Amino acid sequence: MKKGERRKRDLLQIAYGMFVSRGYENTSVDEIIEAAGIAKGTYYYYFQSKEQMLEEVIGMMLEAEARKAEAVLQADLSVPEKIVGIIASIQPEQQERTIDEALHRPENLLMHDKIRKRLFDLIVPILSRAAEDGVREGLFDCDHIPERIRMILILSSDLFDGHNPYTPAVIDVFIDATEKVLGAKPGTMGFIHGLVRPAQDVQ
Amino acid sequence: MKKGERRKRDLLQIAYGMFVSRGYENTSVDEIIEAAGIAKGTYYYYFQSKEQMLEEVIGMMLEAEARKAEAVLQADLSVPEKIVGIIASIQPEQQERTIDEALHRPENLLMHDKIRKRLFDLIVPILSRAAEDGVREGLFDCDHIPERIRMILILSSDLFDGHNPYTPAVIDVFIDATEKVLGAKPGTMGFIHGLVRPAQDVQ
DNA sequence: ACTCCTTTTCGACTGTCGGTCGGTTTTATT
DNA sequence: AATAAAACCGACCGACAGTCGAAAAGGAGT
Repeated sequence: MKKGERRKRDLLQIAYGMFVSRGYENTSVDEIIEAAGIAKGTYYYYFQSKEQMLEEVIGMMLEAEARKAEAVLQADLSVPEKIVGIIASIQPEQQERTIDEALHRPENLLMHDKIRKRLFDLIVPILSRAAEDGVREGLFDCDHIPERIRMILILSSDLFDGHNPYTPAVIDVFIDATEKVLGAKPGTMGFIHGLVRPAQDVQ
Repeated sequence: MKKGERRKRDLLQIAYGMFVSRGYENTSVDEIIEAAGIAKGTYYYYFQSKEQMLEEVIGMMLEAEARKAEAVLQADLSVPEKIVGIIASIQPEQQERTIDEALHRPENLLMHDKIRKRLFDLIVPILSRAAEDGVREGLFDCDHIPERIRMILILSSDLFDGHNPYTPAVIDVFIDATEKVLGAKPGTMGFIHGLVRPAQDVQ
């Protein structure tokens, strides 16, 4: 009863590492089972397919993301800070740069897309709660909050996805759009400037 | 000199049809060469790889898109109508529903993504020209036009991508966001309501 | 210890796919 | 007719996801 659970968890852990470092498409089942020291049949005893395994790996990752987001929500921060903090928490982080790079390599589109979709469904309600607080406090003035939050998420994930380096103009416009979409006073989101990594380390 | 050109064009045409109807990943090189009545070696005489062929197929598609967009730009329409017209022209069209459905099937992520990226780079400058006219006419009031146009494109392609049916609230918010991002007076883009297919044919 | 059943493990095998290669035929050139 | 270049051929290859029948391993009951 216990043996199986543990093996499955180990396999997911191993696969997670390999997917993230070498990419999903570039990691073969053969490589996974070799790293795990098991036979092909054993792998397919635990997973119906490679893609189904990916779903479970993603599920693991999202749990961690949700925990981080909830933590930010409970923290002692202003509403705009909470919102930006949560968005930042799901963006590529400095220490996880390799993960993010792997995620945006073309051969990882499937994984990236799956994560994105599920992450949005997870994060939109959380962020919406924060935004509703903002409306109550008079900081924001808008209806259809989840839809607006979703748009901001779409923009941030697309603009800051790591392979098209964002210019100061992009950041300015993003801040402006965020404020206007939420019906905030100009400057409310200006503090983003200080968070964003300074320009792009041109070279 | 002519023979090769023609064959290559035929192959691209055949592949285009198959990629669009059955998906890129689901179309094997063997199927393409069988449909074309040629041998494997001949195929690889014309294309370095299956993916490189996809690039060329996409190039073909984009030429058509660019022509459509330019036509709208020259048409006798108001600036907002031009902008919306161009955006609509690159969205799934009623008669091409199958194409769009194919494009959004998960197995076509690669194709979809490549098209999207290249389409944006193609369309942003065209739309920006229209938007600049709008600023000159006093309809819009904003800086960083290409960046703003790009955001609107990102939103429209994500919100109206065919598999998450858009609700009236989404449309309202999109119109609102578009007006605000471009610095237009409320109502300027309201006519979009009349263009969007009525709600979602629920069933 | 022995049977019986379930859970877990094994690895050879299959079918598909993208891509290669050496060689042949066609076409244009002189 | 000779020759070079362009176009074409299909058997073959390695990589890959996934299958399957059978063999261990692990109890539970006797």
